[in-house]
Amino acid sequence: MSFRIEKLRALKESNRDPYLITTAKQTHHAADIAAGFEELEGETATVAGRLLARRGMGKVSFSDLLDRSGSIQIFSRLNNLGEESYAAWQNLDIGDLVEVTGEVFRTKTGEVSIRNREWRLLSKSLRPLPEKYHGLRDTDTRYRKRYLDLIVNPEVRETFVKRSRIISFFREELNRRQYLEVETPLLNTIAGGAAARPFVTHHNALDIDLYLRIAPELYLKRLIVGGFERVYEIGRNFRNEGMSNRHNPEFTMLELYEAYADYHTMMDLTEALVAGACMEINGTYEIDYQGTALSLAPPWRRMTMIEAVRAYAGLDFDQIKTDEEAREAARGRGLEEVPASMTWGEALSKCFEAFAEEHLIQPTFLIDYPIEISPLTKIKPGTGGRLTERFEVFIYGREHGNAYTELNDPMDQARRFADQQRRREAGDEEATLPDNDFVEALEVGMPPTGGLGIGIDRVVMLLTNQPTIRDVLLFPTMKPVDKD
RNA sequence: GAUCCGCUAGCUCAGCCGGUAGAGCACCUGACUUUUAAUCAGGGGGUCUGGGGUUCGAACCCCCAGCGGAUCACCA
Repeated sequence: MSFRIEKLRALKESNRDPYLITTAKQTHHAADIAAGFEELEGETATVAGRLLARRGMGKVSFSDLLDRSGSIQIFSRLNNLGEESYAAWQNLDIGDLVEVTGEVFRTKTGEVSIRNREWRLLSKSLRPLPEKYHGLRDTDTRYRKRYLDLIVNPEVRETFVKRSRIISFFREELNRRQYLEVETPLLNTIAGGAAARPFVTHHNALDIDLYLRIAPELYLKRLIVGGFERVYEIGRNFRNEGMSNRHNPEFTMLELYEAYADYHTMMDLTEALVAGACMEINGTYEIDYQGTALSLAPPWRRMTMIEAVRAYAGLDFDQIKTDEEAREAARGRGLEEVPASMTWGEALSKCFEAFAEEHLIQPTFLIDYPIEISPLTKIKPGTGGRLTERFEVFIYGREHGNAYTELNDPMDQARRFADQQRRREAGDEEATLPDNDFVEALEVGMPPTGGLGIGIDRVVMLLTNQPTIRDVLLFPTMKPVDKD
């Protein structure tokens, strides 16, 4: 590093301070030149980017220049540049940012290259980059210094380009379907719409605590009451819970609501969005995720929670009638921690999580959830009020989305909130908080509505074959390092 | 929050039974006018994550702490 600072000092003293340069020219990008070589051969092109490698041979040298599209070889020759310019070129460091102009040609060995006729140093790199061959492996450094990871590991760049394309695809598809993109508050006075512990912050002027939202649900449904009919929001949710390879404290959700629709509509839409995004970036519905072959070709399997528990836990909740029978069955099957207060629906849900969830490898809509864990969902007719019209999408044993036929009965909603409040008082910190203004909105009248939430980070993991959520977040949450 | 594993040069990694620090890339010097992990010759570079302990002697053994990773729990 000291050599580089010395070089910078020399540049400044000779009036060639690279940091004074404000713009540069890019007539082409590396990938375009490679792709359009037939038409571009012999043409003059100007590229700009970072010097990544140099293979010097005395009076001739080869360098790789990286721009946003990829890298291209620069061929520099003493005869073409002259003594002074060539010597200065040889004096550059790996990592420096340069602009190069010259003809497009192919070298002896067939590498598409630019013959360096004229160049400028655009910015100096004072720190050495990680090794070119092995790249940067250390996960700690990769996440904390993502810029290095992006420079040195091309597959990381690709993943984040794909992430952007997936989100664009969702937007385009929803806009095409006449959905309106909206923004709702991140700072909430009541953290509602999901079962999770919130982050707390404080507003000084109002002198009140505010919560970072755990879900936009209750605001988006107010907009359905307001008459927008189709709304969506892509944004961050914050949940003050554990971290894992599938969990980051802030994560990105696509949440959408469609009036005059139900959860069947939402299943079709889920398939269209996720399978569509897969086709968009992978060109196929057949993917490999961490060694497992998955087919995202619609239609996906649809199975009720009761069916799943019957199939994978061997317990038939259609035949189990009372809470007591359900607890006995769950205990008999080996479920740990079955409190005496556990209800039929809780037992069903716990049995699903414990015995069935991990088996849902191929895309599956798991439908009809117990009412106790679905306080914002409409009851499914003919189930004695025990089940609701809710589904979650499972792929590779992981939840990727959650949808309901939305509860629009204000009286029922008030009762559900009251029930959640009792659970909270009984010690369930994650029970949904009551929101009386939301109930008032329902009293104004909400049309029958279908709603859907898709965990974008997990979809990106799936479609880009990344094993951990940190690999699809540019800056995952990290503990600070004490530098002293 | 629990358990296990890891942390050695800028990067990727060796380091045997506890005996005084290594390689490749990168960097510096030199050679080389078509290389692509260029090649060849020479050179510089370390608070072995931090603190404590055991020992004649610690990168290595023990304890505490930090950060990361995996699994589990909570959850999406």
